[in-house]
Amino acid sequence: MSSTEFTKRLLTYRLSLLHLQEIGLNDVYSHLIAGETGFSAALIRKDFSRINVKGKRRGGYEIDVILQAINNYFGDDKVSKVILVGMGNIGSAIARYKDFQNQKLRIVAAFDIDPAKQRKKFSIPVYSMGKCQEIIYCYEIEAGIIAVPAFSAQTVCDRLVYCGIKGILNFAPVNLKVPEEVYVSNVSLSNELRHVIYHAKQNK
Amino acid sequence: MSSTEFTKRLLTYRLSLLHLQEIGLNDVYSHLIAGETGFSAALIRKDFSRINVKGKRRGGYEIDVILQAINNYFGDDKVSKVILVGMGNIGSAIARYKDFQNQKLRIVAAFDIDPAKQRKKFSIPVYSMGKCQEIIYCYEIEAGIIAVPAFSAQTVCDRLVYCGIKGILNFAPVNLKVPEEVYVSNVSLSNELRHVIYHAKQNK
DNA sequence: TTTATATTGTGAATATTGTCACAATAAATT
DNA sequence: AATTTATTGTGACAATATTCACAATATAAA
Repeated sequence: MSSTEFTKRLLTYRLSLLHLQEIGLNDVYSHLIAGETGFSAALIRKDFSRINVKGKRRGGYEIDVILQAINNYFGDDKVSKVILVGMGNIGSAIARYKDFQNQKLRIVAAFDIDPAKQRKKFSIPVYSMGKCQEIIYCYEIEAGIIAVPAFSAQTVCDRLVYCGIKGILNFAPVNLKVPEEVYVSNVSLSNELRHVIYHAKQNK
Repeated sequence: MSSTEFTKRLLTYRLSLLHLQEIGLNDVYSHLIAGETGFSAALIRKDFSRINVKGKRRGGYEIDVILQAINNYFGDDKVSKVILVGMGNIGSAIARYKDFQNQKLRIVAAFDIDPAKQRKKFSIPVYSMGKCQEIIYCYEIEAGIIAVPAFSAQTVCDRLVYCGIKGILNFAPVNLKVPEEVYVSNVSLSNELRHVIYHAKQNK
């Protein structure tokens, strides 16, 4: 199993490389990416080597080649389809999030227990949880986003797992419990913020 | 400098412990927390030892004591004050986010270039960026949240840093560049989701 | 009271991750 | 063409993080 840090670094590189490409660059040196991302140049070269990206000695790397290899590592140029559960405060913001479209990430359906939410016009259809299994099967969904209140998050999670979901991005402030074969990423906004505040205090 | 993983684990423990406390427990064993969080029992004990939490041999740990020590590590029972820049899609969801209040995290002011946003009624005041320095000084703010579009994120960031902010939680899909003494946590929703999808595919 | 059992706390062993240093080499310069 | 220079690619090394194993010890049971 490849380390989570490595995978995250690849996504960080990608973000920087897309930016550099946008401002007109075609090639980069490991030191430049180091400056952009904060990782060391040697580590970056090792990472590139790991995904079989070859540079030219003294010539640097072609941005296109790296981006291609990173996309390849993540297994797709295809659009990835996910579902979203919970169209409250956070959920509806995620539903409207623009960057997903650029990134070939598509939320194909959302779910909410509130019938009013189901009638309301969002850019994606909102169903009751009853439809969840059907949709997951039809669209062959592998990953879901949970944005429901803390008290119902585990129940929703269990249901998604039962329907065959293998990856969950969880915004509820709860540590979800799942079987081993399911991957959960808990994004606790409070924890992230606490973490930042902690470091801010250290650096004063 | 203490590792970021260690700090994150502490916050994960806290989330689980609060939950366990809510369902009526007073004491816990390291193995129980292991089951809740997915970290190994030995690691948990080492972590507790590191923040000077003592258990009773064969008796487990008192939840209260652990929580107190974790709060203490993060340096506060006081309310932590932060600012928020950008009241668009993501920004306004963050402004409304309930969990911050429970967690003694308070967004004291928000900023947006759009005058319409400034007039609109949110539960927190929304100012133009012009007010930013003044507010940061008055409230002695150390950390800020950036939720502006990618193209303006670095500019906003530079301004916050200039005003003395030492910690930034960034939701814009950009790797922000900051001086060494400033801590940035980049939360890219797209990257988080990609990461989950990647693991979901692995686990199929 | 004695024995069995479960749990903490931690030093030692192991595994993982990242850095360093430099040979290989391509490009640029003289 | 020869020399200098800048960069990659990677093996050896260092640092860090995690697990293992078990002594210490408190509780429960017999």
